[in-house]
Amino acid sequence: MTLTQLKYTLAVAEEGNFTQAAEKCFVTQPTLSMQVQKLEEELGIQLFNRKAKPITLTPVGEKIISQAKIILEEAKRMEDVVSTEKGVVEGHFRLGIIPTVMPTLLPMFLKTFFKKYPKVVLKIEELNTASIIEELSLGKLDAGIAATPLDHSQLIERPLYYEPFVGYIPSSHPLSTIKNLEVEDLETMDVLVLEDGHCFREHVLKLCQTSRGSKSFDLKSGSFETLIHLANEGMGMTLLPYLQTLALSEKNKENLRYFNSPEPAREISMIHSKNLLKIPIIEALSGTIEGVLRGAIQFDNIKVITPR
Amino acid sequence: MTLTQLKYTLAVAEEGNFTQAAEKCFVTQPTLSMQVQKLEEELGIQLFNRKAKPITLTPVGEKIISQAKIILEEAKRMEDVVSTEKGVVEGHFRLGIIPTVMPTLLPMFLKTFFKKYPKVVLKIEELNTASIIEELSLGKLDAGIAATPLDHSQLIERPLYYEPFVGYIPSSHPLSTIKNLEVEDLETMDVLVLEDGHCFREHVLKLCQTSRGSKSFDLKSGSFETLIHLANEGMGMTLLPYLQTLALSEKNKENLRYFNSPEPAREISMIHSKNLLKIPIIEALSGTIEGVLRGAIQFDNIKVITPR
DNA sequence: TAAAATTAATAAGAAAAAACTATATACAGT
DNA sequence: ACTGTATATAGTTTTTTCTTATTAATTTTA
Repeated sequence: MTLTQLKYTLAVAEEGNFTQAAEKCFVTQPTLSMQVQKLEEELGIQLFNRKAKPITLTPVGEKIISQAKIILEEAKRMEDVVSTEKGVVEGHFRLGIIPTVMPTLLPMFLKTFFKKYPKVVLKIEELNTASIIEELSLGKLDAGIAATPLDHSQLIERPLYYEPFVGYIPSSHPLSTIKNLEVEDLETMDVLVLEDGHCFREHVLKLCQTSRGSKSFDLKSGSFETLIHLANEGMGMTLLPYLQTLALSEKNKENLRYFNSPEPAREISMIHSKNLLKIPIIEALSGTIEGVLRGAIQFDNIKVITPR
Repeated sequence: MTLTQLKYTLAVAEEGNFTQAAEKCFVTQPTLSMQVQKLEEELGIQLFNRKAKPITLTPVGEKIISQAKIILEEAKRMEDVVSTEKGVVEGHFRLGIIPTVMPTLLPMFLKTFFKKYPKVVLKIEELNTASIIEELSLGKLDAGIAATPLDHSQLIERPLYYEPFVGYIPSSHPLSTIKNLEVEDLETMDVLVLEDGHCFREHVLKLCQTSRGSKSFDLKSGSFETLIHLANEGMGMTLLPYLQTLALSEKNKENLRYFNSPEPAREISMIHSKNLLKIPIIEALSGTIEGVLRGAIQFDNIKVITPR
C-alpha cells in the first residue's frame, strides 16, 4: 500500500469517474486504473462497483476510503510540522471569525497581511464561537478569532485587542440627552440585542444584568444594521462594538454615547489548539492584527465583560 | 514522501543505527541510507545528527518522527478495517481485564479460544476500569472486560454474564449460623472490602448501603485471598464474586452463604469503542466466554448491582 | 600511533514499479 | 446496430528502488 495509491483511490471515489480522477491527479487514466487495481488486489477487496454509472463505492470501499482520508490527512500534516519548525510563514491556513468581528476587522488587516506574507493562502469562514471551538478540535480550522476568555482546556487564547461597547441612542429616546453612559443606565432601559447564537448578545445581556425577560429583548436581529434601523425608528436604544461605530454615517454618529471610564469592553483573541502546528502563521496573523489595531483602539481604562 | 521512507526513518530512529535498522527492515544499508536522505531532502530538513554515536534525532527530527508514527499507525489500521469487513478472526488483539475478573475468568476460556481461533495473537493486560476506558479511547486497547453499565457514550457494552455475590462468613462470626443471606443482613455487619480502585469494592459498599464509615471498612486489601485470611482470623465477614468461590478449599467452602433470591450480582461485559474495528475478534471472544460460562453460572433470579 | 573494525556514504548496475501510448472491450443512449 | 463514453489491457519507456561493490570516516584495539 502506498500513499499514491490511496490518493488515486480517493480521487476516484470523489469524482465517481476514473478519467476525471486521472486528470485531477495529473496522470493518465490507465495509470490510475492500475494503481487502484493494485490496491484492491493487495487488500483483497473490491472497492468500486464499476457497473454502476457513475461508479460507486462498495460498502467495504466506504470504510477503506474513510480510513484513507485519515491517513492522507495525517500525511499532509507532515508539511505543517516542517514549516512550523522552519518558522516559515506560508501554506494554507483556515481561519474562523465570529460574525460580530468579521466585517469590521477583516478589511483592516487583510491587505497588510497579504502584502507582508504573500505565500499564505488564507481561507476565512464566518462561524459562531461554538462552531469555531468544534472545528478547531476536529482540526478543520487552524485558528479562530472570538470573544474570550472561553475557559476551554484544549485551546490557547492570545488576546488581540479590547473593544469597548458604545451606546447608540436615537434622539427620540428618553436617554438621548445625556453626554456619557453609565452601566447603571442600562438596567432600566430597553436595549435591542442581536439574535441568539451571537456571543455579543450574551455580552450585552450580561452587561444589562437583568434577566427579567423584558419584551424588548426579544426584538432580535442578525445584524447591527437592522438594530440601528430599529433604534432610529424609535424601538429603543442598542449597544455596538467600537469598531462597528467607525463605519456609521455622520448623522448616525451623533447618536453615539460613550461609556464613562472604566468602559465596558470585550476581549477579542486569536484562539488555536494546543498542538503547535502552524504557529508561525498564527504569530504573523496576530502580529499584523495587533499592529493595525494599535492606532485604532486605544483606551486607558476598560473593564472586560466575559462571554459567559 | 512514501510510507516506506517513513518506515525506514522510524527504524533508524528506534535503532539509532543505520545498519541494524536496515536488517530490521530486510533491506541493505545503502537502500535505507538513500531513502532517509531522500526524505530529508524532500522535507528540506536534517533529521539525524550523524556525528553523534549512537545517531540521534535533531529536534526537528523528533517532531517528524512522532508525526511519522501517527501516519504509520493509521496506515496499519487499514488492515484492521479490511479484516473486520471480511469477518476474519485473526491478527493482534489487545484486551484489558479488571483484576477481580482476570484470575478466575482467564483460565476458563483461554484454551478453548486459542484452539478455535489459532490465528489471533492475544495480548491481555490486567487494568482497572478507569484505565481500560482511557486506553480504549486512546486506541491502545481493542477491548476490555469490566463490570457494567458504565454509562460512557463512546463505548459499546456487550453483557457476557451475571456473577452473583456470595457471602463468606467464618464460623467465629455471629452471622455464621444462618443458612442463607439477605441483603438486609449486610447493613449492620462489618464487611471486609478490597482496597480503593477496585470496582468490586464499590459494588459491595453499594450493596451495604451504609456510608457511615464504619471502621472495619478500612481494613482494605488488594486480593480476595487476603480478605479470606482476615475473615478466618475473626476480623469479620466478606463478599466474594461467585467464580472466586469455585477455587476455595473444601474447608473454606463451608463458610460460604448464598443470598436468597433475587441474588445480588454484578454484570460483566465486553466493552469496546464505537469505531467498529476488530469486531470479528470481539465477537469470537465474547461468544467463547459466553459459551464457557453457560454451564458455570446459571441463575434464575438475580438483581444487578451497578458499579456507580 | 598504527592497524583493525565498525559504520555511513557513494557509485554503478539490476530489478521492480509506475508512468506513458495505443488499443481493446463494455455499456449506455440514440 | 451504431455511436459515444468510459474502463481495462498490452506493450514500452521512464523512474524509482534495491542490490553489490567500494570508499570514507570514525572508533576501537593492539
